[in-house]
Amino acid sequence: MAPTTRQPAEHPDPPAGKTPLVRGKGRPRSATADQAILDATREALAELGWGGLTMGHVAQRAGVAKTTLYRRWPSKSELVVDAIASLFDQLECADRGSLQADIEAVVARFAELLTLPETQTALLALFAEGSRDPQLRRRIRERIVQPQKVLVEHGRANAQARGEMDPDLDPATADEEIGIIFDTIAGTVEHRLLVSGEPVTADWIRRFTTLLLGPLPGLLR
Amino acid sequence: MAPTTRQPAEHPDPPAGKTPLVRGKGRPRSATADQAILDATREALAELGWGGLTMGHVAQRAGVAKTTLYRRWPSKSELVVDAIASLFDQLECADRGSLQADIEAVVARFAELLTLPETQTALLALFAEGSRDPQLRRRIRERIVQPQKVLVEHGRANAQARGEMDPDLDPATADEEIGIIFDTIAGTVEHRLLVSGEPVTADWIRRFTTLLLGPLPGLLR
Amino acid sequence: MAPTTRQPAEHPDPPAGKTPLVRGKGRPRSATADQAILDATREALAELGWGGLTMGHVAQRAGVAKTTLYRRWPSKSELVVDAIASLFDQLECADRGSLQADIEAVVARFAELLTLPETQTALLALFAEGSRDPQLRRRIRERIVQPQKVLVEHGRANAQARGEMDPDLDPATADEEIGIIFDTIAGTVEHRLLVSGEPVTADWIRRFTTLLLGPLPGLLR
Amino acid sequence: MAPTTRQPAEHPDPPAGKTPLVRGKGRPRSATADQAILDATREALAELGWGGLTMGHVAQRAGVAKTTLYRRWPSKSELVVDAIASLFDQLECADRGSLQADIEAVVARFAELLTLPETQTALLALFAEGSRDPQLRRRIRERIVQPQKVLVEHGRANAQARGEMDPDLDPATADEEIGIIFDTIAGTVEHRLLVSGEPVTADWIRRFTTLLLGPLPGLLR
DNA sequence: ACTTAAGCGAGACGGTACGTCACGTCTTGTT
DNA sequence: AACAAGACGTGACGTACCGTCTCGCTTAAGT
Repeated sequence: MAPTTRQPAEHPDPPAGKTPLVRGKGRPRSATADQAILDATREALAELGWGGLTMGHVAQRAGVAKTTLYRRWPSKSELVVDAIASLFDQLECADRGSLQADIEAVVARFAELLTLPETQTALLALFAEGSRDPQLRRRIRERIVQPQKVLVEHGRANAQARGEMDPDLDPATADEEIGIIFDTIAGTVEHRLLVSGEPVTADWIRRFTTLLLGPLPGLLR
Repeated sequence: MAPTTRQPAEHPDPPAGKTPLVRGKGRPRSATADQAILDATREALAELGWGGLTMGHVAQRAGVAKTTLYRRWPSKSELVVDAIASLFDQLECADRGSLQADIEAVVARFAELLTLPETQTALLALFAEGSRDPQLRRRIRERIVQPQKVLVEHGRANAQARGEMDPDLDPATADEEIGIIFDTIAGTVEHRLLVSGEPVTADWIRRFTTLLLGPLPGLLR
Repeated sequence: MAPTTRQPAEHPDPPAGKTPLVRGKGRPRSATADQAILDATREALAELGWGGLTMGHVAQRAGVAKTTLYRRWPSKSELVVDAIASLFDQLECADRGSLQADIEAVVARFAELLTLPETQTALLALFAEGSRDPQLRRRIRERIVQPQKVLVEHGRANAQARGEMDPDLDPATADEEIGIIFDTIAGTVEHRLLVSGEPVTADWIRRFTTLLLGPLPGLLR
Repeated sequence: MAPTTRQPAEHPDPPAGKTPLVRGKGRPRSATADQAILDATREALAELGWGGLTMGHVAQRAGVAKTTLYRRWPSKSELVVDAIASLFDQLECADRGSLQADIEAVVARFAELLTLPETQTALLALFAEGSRDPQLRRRIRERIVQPQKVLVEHGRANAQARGEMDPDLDPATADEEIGIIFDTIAGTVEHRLLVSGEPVTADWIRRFTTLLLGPLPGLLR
C-alpha cells in the first residue's frame, strides 16, 4: 500500500477484490498467476524463512516476471499477509457441547497453524513490520487476526445458546472481555511456541483453558 | 591466524562476559566503544525501526568503524539482543504485599517497556528471527526472557512467604504452572500492545490479573 | 536466472562483440553506458593512476551503477584492457617510402601513445597482472598487442612491395623475424620510457632504427 | 621512502645501510627478522603474485608483527624492491672471449631471472608503480636496473680490452649507445617473456644478439 | 643492579574498496 | 494492457587490507 508510484489504482488488492466489474480494455490479469505466486510464497517461506524470502525468488519460482508480482502487491509484507491469510480462512468453530471444549478446540487449531514452518517465520515478522506501519497493521488485523477473533465470539454465542453464559450481558463489557480473552489465547500460544519454544500438548491446552475459565466474573453464570 | 577461514568463531560476546581474568595479549578492546555502539543501536532502533537499522548506520552514529562492530557482534540480531537486554536488566520485584499487587506491578512494568519505540520494533523482530535460528533463540531467552521470568518466580516466593500459597508445592508442578503463567503474562501483553494495538491501562491490568488468579488449582491454598 | 551461481560466466564482453544478431529478450544494454564507462576509465586512469583507479569511482564518474559496470566487465583489469585498447585501434601505417621511415613512424607513434598518462600507468600494470592470469594475457594480446604487431607486418609487406625485401622469404622464418623485431621495438620503447625514464626523441628513434636495420640477414635483399 | 609519517629517520633502509655506527640506546633491531621478512616476501610473491601479496600475510609468514615490518619498509613496493633486488645482486659477467658471447650470456642470465615466478609477477608491477612515483623509480633503478646495466658496461670494457671496440670512443656518445643497447636488451627480453609469452631459447638469443651486433656504427672497429 | 629507551608480538582501531545481493523501476518485444 | 525477460540506479551487505595505535614484554646500553 502507500504507493509511491504514479499508478492510478492504488493497488486494488486483487485476490480480495475479485475481478473488477468493468473489464479493462487490455489483456486481463492472469488468475493462475495469482495462485502460483501465493503458492510459491508459502513454499519459499517454509523453505527459506521470512528473511530469506525474496520478491525475485518468488517470481522465479512462480514462473512469473517481477513486474507481474509488483503489479499486484506493493511489498513483501502485503504479499505474505495474503499468502498466510489463506491458511487462516479455513478456521471453523464446531459446537463441541461445552465452553471448555470449544476453547480447547480453538487453542488446538491455532497451535496447529503455528507449527507450520511458513506460519512460524511469517507471523511474528509481520507483526514486527506492522508495529511501525499502521496501514499494514490494519491489513493484518483484517485478514489474519479477525478470522481468529471471530472464533472466540462464536464460542461465546454458543455458550450463551447453551445457557452457560448470561445472554443479557452488556455488549460493551462483553466485547472487552472477549478482547482480553482473545489477546490471552493468541498471545499465550504464540509466546509458548515461538518464544519459549515449548510444545503445545493436549495436557497443556487443558490446563491453560482451565486457567482461563476460572472466575471470569460476569461471564459465567 | 587464518582470518580467511570460515569458523563458527562463537563470538564470545565480551560485553556480557565481564573482564577476562587472563589479560589478552594485544591491544584491549575499547570499553567506550561497546557502550557507544549499544547506545547508538537503541537510538537508531527508536528512530528508524528494526527494518531501517543498518550496521553501517550504527557504526557511523557510534563513531566507530564497521569492522569494530562486527568484531563484537556477528549480526544485527545479536547486536540488538544486547542493546535491548540492557533495558530488561533493570527489572525489579518489590514485595507489594499481595500476589495480585505483585502481578499487577510486573504486568505494568512489562507493558511500560513495551511502549518504548525501540522495544516495540525490536522485540517481535527478534522473536521472528529466532524462530529459524536456535542459537539466537537461546540467546534471546538468556538475555531477555529469563530476566522477566525471574520476576514471576520471585512473586511466587513472596506469596509463599506471605502464606498466600502452599509452600510445600511439588517443584516440578510449580515450574510448569509458572511456565504457563509466564507465557500468559508476556504473550498477552505483547499481543495486546503490538498486535491488537490497544493500550494497557490500569483497569485492563486489574481485570487481566483477576482473570489469571482465578482458580490456579493447587497454587492457592 | 540463477544469479547466485558461481559460473565462470565468460563475460561475453559485448562492447567488442558488436551487436548480437539474435536480439536478447529483455531490455537491451545501454550503449551510451558502455561509452561513458570507458571514457570515465580513461580519465580516471590519467588522473589517479592504476592504483588509484576504483570500480566505484569509475561508476560514479560515468553516472552508472557499480552493478552495471560488473555486468559488463568482471574485473578492473578487463575493463582497463578495453579502455586502453581503443587508443590502439587508431594505429595506422602509411607507406612512407622506405623501411627505415616506416619503422621510425611506428616507433614514434608507439612512443607517442606511451606518453599519455593513462597508457603509462595502465600498460605495465596490465602486463604484470597478465603474468599470472593466462586468460587476461590472451585478452591483452588480442586487444592491445596484436594491433601493434600488425603494423610491423604491414611494414614488411610494404618493404617487399617496394623491393627492399625478398618477397619469396620463407613465411615461417619471416614470422619469427617479425616476432623478434616486434618484441624489440615494443619492449625497447617501453623500457626506455617507463623504466629508464628517458625521453624518446627523434634522434633516439633514428639511432635505434638504424641499429635494428643493421644486417637483417636474409631479410634485406 | 616518501614517509608520510612523522618518523625522524626517513626509513634508513637497514638491509642496505648495514648496522649504524652509532648504536642507538634501546634494543637493536633483529637481523634475523630482516632476513625472515625478505624470504617470506619472495615466497609469498612466488605463491600469490604481486596482487595477492599482503603486508599482513608477509608479517605472519615471517613470524613477525606488522609494526616490525612497517618500521623497516614504508610500503609493499619498497619491500618488494629489496626482496627482488637480492636476486639481481648475484649477476656476474665472466669474460667469455667475444662480445657476442658476452652479450648472449647476459641475455641468458637475465632471461633466467625472469622465469622465476617471483620475478615475473613483481618486476612489471614495480615498474608500473614506479611510473607514478619518481622516488620509487629511482630506488628501483638503483637496486635492480643498475646492476644489470653494469653488466653491459663490463661487456663493453671487455670488448675494448680485447680490441673489438675502439677504446678511444667519446664517453658521452658511448654512454648513449650503452643506454640504447641496454634498453633494447632488457626491454626485449621482458616483452618476449612477459607480454608475448614466448620462451627465450638459445636459438632466439643467438638471433637476437646477432641483430643487435649488426652495424653498431662507431662502436665496432 | 637499575634505569632508560627502543624493539617486539599481538591485536584492536578508523578507514576504504571490494564484489554481491535484493530492491523497485524501466524498457524491450510478444501475447 | 498484461506479460516474460532482463538491464538499470540504489543502497546495504559482510570481508579484506590498509597503516596506525595501544598494550605488556624483552633486550640491550649506560649508569
